[in-house]
Amino acid sequence: MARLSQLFVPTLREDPADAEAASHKLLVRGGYIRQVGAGLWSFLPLGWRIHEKVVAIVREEMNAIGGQEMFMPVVTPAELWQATSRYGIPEVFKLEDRVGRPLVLAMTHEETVTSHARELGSYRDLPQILYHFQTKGRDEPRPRGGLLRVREFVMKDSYSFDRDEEGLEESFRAHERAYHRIFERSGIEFQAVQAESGMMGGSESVDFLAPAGAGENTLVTCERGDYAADLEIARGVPRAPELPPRLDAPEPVDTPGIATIEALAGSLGIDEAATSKAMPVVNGDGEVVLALVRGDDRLDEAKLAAVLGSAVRQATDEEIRSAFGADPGSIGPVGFSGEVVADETLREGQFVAGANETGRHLRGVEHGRDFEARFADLRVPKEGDACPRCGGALRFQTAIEVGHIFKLGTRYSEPLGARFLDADGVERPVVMGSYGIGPGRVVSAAAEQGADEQGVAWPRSIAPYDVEVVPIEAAGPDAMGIAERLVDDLERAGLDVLVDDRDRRPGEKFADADLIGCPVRITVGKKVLEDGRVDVLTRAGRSEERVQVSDVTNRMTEGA
RNA sequence: CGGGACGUAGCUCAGCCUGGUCAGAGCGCCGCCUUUGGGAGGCGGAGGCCGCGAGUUCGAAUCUCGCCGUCCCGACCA
Repeated sequence: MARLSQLFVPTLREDPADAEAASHKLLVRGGYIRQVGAGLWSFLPLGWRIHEKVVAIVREEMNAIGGQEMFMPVVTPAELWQATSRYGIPEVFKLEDRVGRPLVLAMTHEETVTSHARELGSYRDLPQILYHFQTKGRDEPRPRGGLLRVREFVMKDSYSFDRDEEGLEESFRAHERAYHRIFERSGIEFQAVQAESGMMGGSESVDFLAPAGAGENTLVTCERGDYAADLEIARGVPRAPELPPRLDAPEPVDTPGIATIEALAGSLGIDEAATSKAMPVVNGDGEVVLALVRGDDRLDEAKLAAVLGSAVRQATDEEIRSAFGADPGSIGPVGFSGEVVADETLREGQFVAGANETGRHLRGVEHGRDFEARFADLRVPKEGDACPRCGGALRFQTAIEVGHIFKLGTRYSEPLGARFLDADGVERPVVMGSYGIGPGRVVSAAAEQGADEQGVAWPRSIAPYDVEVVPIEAAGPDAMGIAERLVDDLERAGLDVLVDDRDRRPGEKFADADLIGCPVRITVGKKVLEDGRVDVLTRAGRSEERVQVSDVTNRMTEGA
């Protein structure tokens, strides 16, 4: 039993000034976490209890699929990171020891674990699943939202080692199933989606996204439930444009001073979707490339970069004038000598485009007749798009990435020389997967999803305590005796009990109980002396009922 | 890295524009009293390098410059 009078739970009456996200505000107000620096947070005792409850769930499920827990250091020799060409990643924290030897603070542990995997010399040693809970350091350019994006955090990272792709597939699916169980048990709403592999490399990855009021990802789902993806790779079917009558040849139209699609469509009295938007960029070779998307769409620069095979930057006004001979608001594909990459939406139909003459546009521009282009998916899906599978409406939700699993293949085993001898005597690189969960992200997702005006209603499985008992001392010693016996009873039933034994007024205790957010609050006041009942409040939904003291423990345990 | 905002007591903020009884409030904290089912009230008290450093001035929380820090948007991102 924990006595609130003896715990370090510094609750705050007001929202912290620098917090925006609900989870950020409430986690600070509730005395769960405190900031140390940008993206650097301490978990206070209450917050750490929640964190460790998540950790316990993760550990159980990892062990259940044969994972072996181990522990690898944060400080890592730079050579390992140089070997895999990840030393140059800007987010890597770098440091030197006293003799100037370069080191990194690991942001993940592929390099280290793969170096150990060199001892897996035979196919007989495979498969293996190794994991640990360890601090990751990431020098993020912009930490934000409390625990949402931080520069140091604990991660459960596991690594699978298999003989071949089939083995990897099995390890990958085992993790996928384990992750589903973990997030279900943690009591958060989530969705598994196909995702980008980003800097991890590898062939396939699945993201676990928890919809929330704040987050870094956007979850795109079909209202009919047959499609879910991260916005980064999502595809939507845009509405059909209202095209004006077809023209036999492009027709110039004066558009002085018009530089935006909105103004263009407005002045011509046409649908924005019947215009094209020209986005000149400069590719890795320094050439100006024209990216074209429909007027009502946004260009996804990552998709464009993938198509072009190099990073791109926006062209400067000078570059635009010299390449197109016109100001940025009036450029288009017709007559442009460089490469044109156009979104699929522009393949059919006629659109308005810049005339490459300042203050002038062309109506009726048509691919094939008036210009040539390479077509690709370049647009950012948006509200109003239809599901690519069934045509249903797509939903867009802000979400927190709570887990991510990757098929790595031999991305790390090759450069680090983790090879084994197969049954046929041939040496092969170990086939790997890596799988991460940020318990702190699970905490913030649960906080976002359980937040209300008063605090956070935690899921029972990760709540800091199962039940908080609030004795109202003014009710007198007899009532307090009943409260004490009730607490003993609850404890004997195996429940984690928090008692607010502070010498405070009831209102303050209630407010803090809401903030602390135990799933159940039991108030023992003078009314218990009249009818032997206490008030049992279910934090989520705030339903309160009067229950016989003798029934409380049964009530608490039967649902668990 | 680009744009914006902010930095004064433990927390939330006022004061700055217009330099001079300007070191302030509320909450929190300590003591006493009173009160006790939704953050009560009274009296007394402790608590500040006004982010740091230069400069201007007789005089700087206030004006100028530089630096540092934090947050938000964007870029970026296992």
